[in-house]
Amino acid sequence: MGAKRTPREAWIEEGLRALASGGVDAVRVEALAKALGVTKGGFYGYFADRNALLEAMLDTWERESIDEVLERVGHLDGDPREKIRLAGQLTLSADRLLPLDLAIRDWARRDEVAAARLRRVDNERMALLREMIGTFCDDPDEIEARSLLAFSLAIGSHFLAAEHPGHTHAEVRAMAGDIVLNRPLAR
Amino acid sequence: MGAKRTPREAWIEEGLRALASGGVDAVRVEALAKALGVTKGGFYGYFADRNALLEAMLDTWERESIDEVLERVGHLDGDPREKIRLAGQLTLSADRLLPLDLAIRDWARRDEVAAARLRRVDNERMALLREMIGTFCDDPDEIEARSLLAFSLAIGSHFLAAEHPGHTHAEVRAMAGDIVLNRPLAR
DNA sequence: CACCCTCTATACGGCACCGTATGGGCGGGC
DNA sequence: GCCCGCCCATACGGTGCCGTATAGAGGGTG
Repeated sequence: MGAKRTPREAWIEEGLRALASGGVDAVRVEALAKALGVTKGGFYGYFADRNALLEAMLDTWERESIDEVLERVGHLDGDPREKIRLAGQLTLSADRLLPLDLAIRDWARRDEVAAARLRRVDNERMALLREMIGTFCDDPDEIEARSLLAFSLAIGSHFLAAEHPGHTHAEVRAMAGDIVLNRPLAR
Repeated sequence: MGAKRTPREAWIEEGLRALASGGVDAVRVEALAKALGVTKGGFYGYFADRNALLEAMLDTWERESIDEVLERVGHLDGDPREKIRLAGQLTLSADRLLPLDLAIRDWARRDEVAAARLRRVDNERMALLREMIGTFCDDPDEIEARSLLAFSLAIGSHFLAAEHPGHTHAEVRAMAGDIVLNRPLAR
């Protein structure tokens, strides 16, 4: 077997890069080839068509998003809130995964295949949030609501353009996270 | 002046429809023409190019999003929380404006022109949220954090795919909204 | 070293779209 | 009823992309 000059993984990598920076419509075979410094000649040896690449990209993203993060977080024995923050940072602060995540969310709004993958990943993350929040909160409904709030904050704040006079966006985000994850409600 | 068969507004309307359902990349002159039942012949009489249409679409959206909603909400004298809910429903539950809003948010991630418009609109909405929340909350930092939480929940929950065993998404959203807008924190 | 197998370059037909040019058609003003 | 101006259909060149076909280059393998 000859050495693979531009292995299958390179196409997926480059595809994910294009997806992250330009959305799913920016994932174009010829554009990826140019970015890789080759032509599309070898592409169709790995993938039946552009759609096959998109599915392979979803496969890779799902594996990276779920397995690696859960694996790294699961083996820790720290403060649950710290684990949540770590998980959030791994999935959403990583320069690589965050833009990818946001792009896939928009993609999923119009594509049922992408939506199904996102559903699996989000369910995993939501389960993690429930578990963590459940360690310091008893009411199941409140756990669910707080989990949704934490998740919405993590994702939604990247889709907002509003400014905060006197604060940075990160500061306000931190305060909001503090309310959701640390502050009990008055009864 | 001859009767306008396909007035400028019709192109903008159709453009916004395409944007809402397919993202900014789906706004294509020839596709809009087909949707309108004409050819693109008359388009370039109204707009210099596709970019001019996109800017006009942003103009229309900004006016509709800010003016109409604020006008309708501003003249009410009800419970502040009710006003927030009404404003949210007008902007985000409307079948017309919600998909448009989400599509523009994704667009703004990659286009500075769209981002500037979104910033203006979001700042208006954020100001509304601050004002409303300020009527039952004193700490300025908490007002800011709660406003961000409410906004993130309104937007972010539409980008999440997670499921809630035993509850509908709307139910959990309502519970989360209740926490942000109604429940004081323990001190 | 020669063979083979894999990846790559090149070329092709097809399609969708952009922006421009041009002529016809249809309604309103007189 | 005639003219005029706006709107639209049609056609064109150019570009970017898809998917296919074919042949060449280059490294592993015997």
